[in-house]
Amino acid sequence: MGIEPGHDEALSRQIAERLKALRATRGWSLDELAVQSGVSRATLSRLENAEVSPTAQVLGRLCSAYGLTMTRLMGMVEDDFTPLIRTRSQPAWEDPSVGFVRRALSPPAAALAGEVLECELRPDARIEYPLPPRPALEHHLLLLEGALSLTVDGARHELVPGDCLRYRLYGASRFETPPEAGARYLLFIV
Amino acid sequence: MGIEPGHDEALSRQIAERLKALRATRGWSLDELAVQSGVSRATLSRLENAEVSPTAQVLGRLCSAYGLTMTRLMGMVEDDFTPLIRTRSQPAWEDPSVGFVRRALSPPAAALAGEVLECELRPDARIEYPLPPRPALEHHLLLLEGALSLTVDGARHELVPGDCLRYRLYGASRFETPPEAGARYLLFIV
DNA sequence: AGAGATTTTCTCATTTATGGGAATCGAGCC
DNA sequence: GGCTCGATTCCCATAAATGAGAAAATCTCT
Repeated sequence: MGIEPGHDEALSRQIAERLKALRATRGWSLDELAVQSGVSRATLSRLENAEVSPTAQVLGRLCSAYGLTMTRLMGMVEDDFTPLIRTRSQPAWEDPSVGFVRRALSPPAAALAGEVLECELRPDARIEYPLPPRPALEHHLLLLEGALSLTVDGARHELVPGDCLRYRLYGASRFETPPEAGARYLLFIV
Repeated sequence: MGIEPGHDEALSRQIAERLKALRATRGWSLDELAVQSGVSRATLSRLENAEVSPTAQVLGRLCSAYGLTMTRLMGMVEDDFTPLIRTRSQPAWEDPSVGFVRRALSPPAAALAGEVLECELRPDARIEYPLPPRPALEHHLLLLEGALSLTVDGARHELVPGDCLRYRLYGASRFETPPEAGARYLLFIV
């Protein structure tokens, strides 16, 4: 079980349609997109016709060309957005190894530019991100509780509750909490 | 532009780590996951070691096995990112006549698309906006405390703390609080 | 209609991912 | 040490995705 035949094709078809729509919106030709993304015309044609299943690699490149995060692309593929997200239905996930919990208060949706996350970090935690999913991603981070130290492009910032940090992400970043306090914060992403 | 070397590998590595963590969390062996997902042990091994880039098809099957949407998986992979500066010299604004206070947690800036407001509304208040400042303005409203009733384009929504309402403003909107409770909420505007 | 240019699809060779099975590694146990 | 059992990785054949260029389809003028 767990294997559901027919889903594969459905997924491919949905991805295909979405990619086609994305390109149509920008008015790009396959050739232009090929140059922008580094993926060949032929492949693009086959992807948009659901003749093959794209690798994560080429999906990543396409997202980069379209200025999308993979999350958002998948959101476009999978969901039609519901305006009201109730507390209990907000998807959460946890990474116990680093003491990290995040909930999507306002999950990505095709029609929306922004999304909202609530994150919790335990004391003495450290998370590192080598690169943003797409350059110039805009963040507004509001620290609700605890203490948080952020390093972005080499600049380090110590936050206390109530502080709101805005920035555009181009390079590496690091999240750290001191030994004596964790952190709970809201993240608005555009 | 658009093509950024190093992103491919970074993506693969992040997917690999996430898949590894997911399997570890459930305590499954490669064999078990292979049965659940319909993807071979060998492939699973290579994916978790970032030796190859998975097709959307196998990612779909893995998500199915883990009970995740692709969106969720990508959210896990891309996580959030890092921050940069700014703090809390948050200009406040008050309108006593309707019992309304708003503070700009993240004030508008030329380089940024979004802004963050914290608003407080006293009980039994009613505010009406005939038209948005600009059409298709995107709002993500997170109710922190109290109760709030919102009418957007004729659709009315009753919010309780923790709820998040997203919408694009084209027409009129109305904010109302019940007689017995005010409201405190965050507003993310794009 | 027709000629020319653009966009898309198709063909074929190459690269890459995938599956099955054998080999390797690791932890317990006698 | 040697043995067994489980899990993971390696090897090789197959299937699938990708790229470069040719063919086909589509569009735009006159």
